[in-house]
Amino acid sequence: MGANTENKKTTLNSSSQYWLMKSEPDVFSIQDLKKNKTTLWEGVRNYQARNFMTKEMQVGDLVLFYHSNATPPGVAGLATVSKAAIPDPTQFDKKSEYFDPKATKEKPIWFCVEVKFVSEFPHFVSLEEIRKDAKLSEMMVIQKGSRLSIQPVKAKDFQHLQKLGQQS
DNA sequence: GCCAACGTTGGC
DNA sequence: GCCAACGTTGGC
Repeated sequence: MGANTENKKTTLNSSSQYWLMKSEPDVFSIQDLKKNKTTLWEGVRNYQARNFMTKEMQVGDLVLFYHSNATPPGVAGLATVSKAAIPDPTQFDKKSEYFDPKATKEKPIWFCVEVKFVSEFPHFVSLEEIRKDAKLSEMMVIQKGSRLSIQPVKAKDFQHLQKLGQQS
């Protein structure tokens, strides 16, 4: 046998990934995204979520748009990552609730991707429905105490959930 | 409105 | 570096 030079990281980096992103519909809903076409995903102030945006998200990745703090909570539609991470402008804005006095333009702390509307599900997939579906039992969003606002989603889970959402 | 789970802060 | 106190998230 010749040299074994296979590097699994390379394949991982080049393949597109799937995400779940939470938004409170009272603040910004899938209908708002539909109207605006795109939005900067501002206000993420959690390092793990930030690192997903800066290190792993790629333009073209598909996103489950999740309504949190809603009645009921659940996945309302699909979006896609349309621009790679840039410094989150709200960290520099003293009037913003997301202002961070430790951040400077030279050394920004927080980043945001741009997200583009893809579709609103004809069938809203509620958290309860996700919980009851054995096929989706590994999804992070139903794990106890999982509060992360940006979560990776497995391809098989994404595809199954998309199928549920597209039923009319 | 309650509260469990989690993340961050800051004293030591 | 530990960990108690505090703040936030988000389902219910």
